[in-house]
Amino acid sequence: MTVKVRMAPSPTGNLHIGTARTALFNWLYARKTGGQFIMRIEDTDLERSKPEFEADIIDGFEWLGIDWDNEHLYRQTERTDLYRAKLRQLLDEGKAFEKHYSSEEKAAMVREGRNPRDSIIVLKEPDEGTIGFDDTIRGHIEVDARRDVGLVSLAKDLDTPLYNFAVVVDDIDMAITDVIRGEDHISNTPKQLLIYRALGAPPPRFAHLPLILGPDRSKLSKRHGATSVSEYRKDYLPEAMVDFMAHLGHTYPQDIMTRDELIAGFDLAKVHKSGAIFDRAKLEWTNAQYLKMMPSNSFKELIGHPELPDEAVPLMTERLERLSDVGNFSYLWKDPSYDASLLTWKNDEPSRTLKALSDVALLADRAALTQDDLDLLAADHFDGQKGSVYWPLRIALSGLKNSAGPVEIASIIGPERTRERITSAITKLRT
RNA sequence: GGCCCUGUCGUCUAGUCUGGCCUAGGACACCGGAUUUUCAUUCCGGUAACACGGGUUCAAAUCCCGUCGGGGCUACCA
Repeated sequence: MTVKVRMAPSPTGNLHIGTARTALFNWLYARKTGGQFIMRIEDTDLERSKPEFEADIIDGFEWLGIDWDNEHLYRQTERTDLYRAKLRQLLDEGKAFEKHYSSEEKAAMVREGRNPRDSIIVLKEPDEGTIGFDDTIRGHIEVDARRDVGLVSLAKDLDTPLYNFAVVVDDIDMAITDVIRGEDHISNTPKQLLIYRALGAPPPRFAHLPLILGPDRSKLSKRHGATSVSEYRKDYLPEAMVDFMAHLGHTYPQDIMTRDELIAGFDLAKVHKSGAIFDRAKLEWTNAQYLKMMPSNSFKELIGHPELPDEAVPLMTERLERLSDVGNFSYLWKDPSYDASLLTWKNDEPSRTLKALSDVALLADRAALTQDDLDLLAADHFDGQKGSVYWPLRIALSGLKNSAGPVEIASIIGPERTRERITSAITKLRT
């Protein structure tokens, strides 16, 4: 039987890192096995579901390069006929019934700030016994059907199905073979198994992924900082994001791997059982690796400076971890502003700085600046102190204490702007 | 509280099923060094872990039992 998996996000928030990682594992599994990957929006919670969240989720998956095989996105709100029919069937067969609330129970709902209602459709409880399943990742899991599972709520009424029920009906209808989801769903599984049983359908295989954790080892959430994929887009490359997430809870032979390698090496047997902390430092390192590998044109396009020469690219990428820091290299396309006092190296006299800059200006008038010429200048007139020559030039060209080499910068911005910036530095020094 | 999942360096992990090759390997981070006009890159080197206690065995990170720790779930959310 060919594999068919699904991702079922609910549009009650932006695309969460944890959701993205679950989707990635499903996707990797489908691509590896030559199966299908289905995307289904679980919007049964009418009050919290929002179109803008759905848009953010779809957008995020596209950015990550996680594509699905169903042409039309499934939405549970568009499938209520199916749920109603199945609900009727269960009711008719006596496998489910309408539970009416007492006035005390309704009063309790009001106290808890919920909307009170008269009744709810629930599954008939099993008489006794255990209910279990073989988790692909964790092995056999079994609980007491009566004591531990509790009442299984199916729907608020015929037209408003609840999560556990809608999921099962859909997974049966779509012939899902493997349900790969977060560990937080383990306790839902017995409930869903009971629903499969009531509906007379064989359950799929289940695989529960370890959770992505915050630094304190609790489930990654807002209080740990940015949790939505959209917040990472300004800083990280999608390839880096995918590579990093694929390594959280899965063993791969290397840190940096292409998407095809990630697919080829994916194996549910290599998925771990315990949670993994989302380590920002490792993500940044991963991103830096991808930045260095990026083709020059793509990089220039990405940062919005296609006019830059190719040699400017490695100068930036070997110093960049977060994309949003690209502004640190604005001196490559914009004259810097800085304080004149910065121009003088260590304990040099300002007059020495002035002489250095003047001598370099003479050099720059004749030809493009080279390391050899500057070294020679330092050797002949500055006691071999390269800093006396290079430092003022660096500041003049970049305005920064830490920058790429002055000669490299000069080559990138060209002789004209180099001369202008040196002249401007000399002027600053004199006033 | 109850039920369930889980436990190797600070972090991601190899090794655990099939005990010996493990004086526990790699990567990130961190620290030190080399290169050097600054930063960075690169290259070398270093600190650092089998949660604990029993058992089984010639031999245990690996098998068994217990303890402790961490997490998830406990909705008329998903």
